Amino acid sequence: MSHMVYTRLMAVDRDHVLRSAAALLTRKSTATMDEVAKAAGISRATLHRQFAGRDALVRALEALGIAECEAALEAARPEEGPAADAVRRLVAEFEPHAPLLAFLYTENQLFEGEEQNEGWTRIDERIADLFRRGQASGEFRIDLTPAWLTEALYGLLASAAWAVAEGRVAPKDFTHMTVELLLGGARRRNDTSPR
Amino acid sequence: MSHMVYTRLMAVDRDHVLRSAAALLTRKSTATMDEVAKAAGISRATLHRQFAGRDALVRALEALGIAECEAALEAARPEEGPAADAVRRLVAEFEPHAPLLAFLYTENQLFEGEEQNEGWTRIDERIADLFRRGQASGEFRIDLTPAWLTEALYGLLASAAWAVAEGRVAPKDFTHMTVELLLGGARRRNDTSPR
DNA sequence: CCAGCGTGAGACATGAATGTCTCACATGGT
DNA sequence: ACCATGTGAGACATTCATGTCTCACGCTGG
Repeated sequence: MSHMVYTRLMAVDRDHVLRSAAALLTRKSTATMDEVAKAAGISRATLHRQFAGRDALVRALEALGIAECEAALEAARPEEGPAADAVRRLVAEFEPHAPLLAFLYTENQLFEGEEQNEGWTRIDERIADLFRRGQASGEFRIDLTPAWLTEALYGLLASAAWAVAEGRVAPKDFTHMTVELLLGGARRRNDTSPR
Repeated sequence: MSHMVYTRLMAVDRDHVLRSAAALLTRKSTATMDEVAKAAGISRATLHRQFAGRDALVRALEALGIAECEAALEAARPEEGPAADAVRRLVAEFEPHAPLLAFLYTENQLFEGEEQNEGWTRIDERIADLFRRGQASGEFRIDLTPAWLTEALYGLLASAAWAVAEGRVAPKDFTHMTVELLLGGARRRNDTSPR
């Protein structure tokens, strides 16, 4: 059956193309279809066969980002244990996908008129729920809204991804810097809470 | 002397155009020169007379952003008093310029090959110095590098600007949300430090 | 061995944004 | 009233990314 083989090969290629595109577009968000193709090691024609156009490519990247975020959320088990630990797990799970998220985060500003993909709304909601849970349990302060904490999480992930990309932060410090600032802030703590 | 009048008028118009462009490009970073012109209430021809091209416009916006940041730094007196208070003043001074900064922050990712304007380096350094001072005085924790705290400040300002623009955060909460997260983090504090 | 299929390379048309230019109009100063 | 200057409107050529198409090559399976 050549059909099975066809499908499987296409899936592999498609994934590889998407990841190359994500890596490139994160660095240069205005990259040409031709550049994207070259970055993926294929011709513009083939790229265009798999993704009808630039728009379709970005949509596919968005879908990939949503899927990865949902997988990360699944793996982080945000409902389990202390909320602070859940946030740590979440950031750790998000870290590998931070460059793609950084790209999508800024690209989304560009979807102006249209309503954003409902996938993001679900993800936002789950993250906000985590912060809400932490507030309800008394772990987190209540003067910062869950929506803002969610937004700040995205912003810090993007900032960290760029800072790492430009060599201003060591890659190994990514998770620590992000999660500690998000949870603890810059001020020195007087208490001796663990970790 | 018509020459004096000419110069003064141009300066006023130029400033107005820049601010309109900043407002528009913050929302839609791919806006056309024609859209920019319409947003400023002038024709494309006049816009093109004041700024040689799109590139020159962005450069001018960058210069404006740098000037405003330096003015904000000046007004915030980052070397005076407790570092935490200085950070509060700094964020408060930055707030009005946050949309423009958000635009430039993402646009800078796009200056790929070229070295960034030295103005930013100076500003970065002054902000990093503030965090360094806070660490030296024992106010701030030392496991987060000044470079990262500076980067995070930009990221949070941009996130807050977008969150406000999309109605996810109330405008009046901008400063509080940003500065509190940056300084104090999400975790509830056990100590009773002021404010 | 050959038939089918995906691919790369390139030609080509299209559309959009840009940069340049001209001309008519209004305003402001002399 | 006259002249100069800045402006708006629009025509125009140019550039560039895009989308579409064709064709030859190489592989793989029958």
